[in-house]
Amino acid sequence: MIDREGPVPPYRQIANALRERIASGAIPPGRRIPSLIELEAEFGVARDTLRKAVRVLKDEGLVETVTGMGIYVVQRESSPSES
Amino acid sequence: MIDREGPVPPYRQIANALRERIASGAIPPGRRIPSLIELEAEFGVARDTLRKAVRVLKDEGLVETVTGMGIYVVQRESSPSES
DNA sequence: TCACATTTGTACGTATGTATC
DNA sequence: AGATACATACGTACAAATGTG
Repeated sequence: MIDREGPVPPYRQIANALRERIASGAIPPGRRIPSLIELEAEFGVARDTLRKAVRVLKDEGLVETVTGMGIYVVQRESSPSES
Repeated sequence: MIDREGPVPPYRQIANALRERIASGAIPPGRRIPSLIELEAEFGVARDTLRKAVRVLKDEGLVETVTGMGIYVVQRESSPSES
């Protein structure tokens, strides 16, 4: 799933993959993204790498992280707790 | 130098300290910031922590990192190599 | 061309703290 | 009290880019 030969670092590949899932509606707004532990198992990378990927999406405003809860796909201007 | 008791995490304290040096002119535009290794010795924190601090300043557009060179205080719209 | 040192970039593993359920 | 989950921090390792000799 992760191409470790190419020039694109894993954390960006994962960010792209997750962004695609969000854009395609596979993970709809307000829904939670798989936890870092689940993503760790899925992509076979360290949590720090996943956190970097999440950080990218966070900077893009696509997701919001809620401590103790998870990572949520943003709706528009509402927080995940409102759903 | 770093207060590990208070609520402000070290990487933010360092970001604040570096931002202050830039704002005060202690490190003028176009100049290089001490390398991560030097900062590591100065602040007594891990490089990962320093990276987070630098990341904050980078997001604020205050500095630019150049692989193999260093971290530079941005001028306005010019690159460090033009100095 | 080549080797080397320096510096940032990326990645992994681990541990602790904090918040939520 | 316990499980889950993100935030922060440390240590380590290797890769990539740059400059020098």
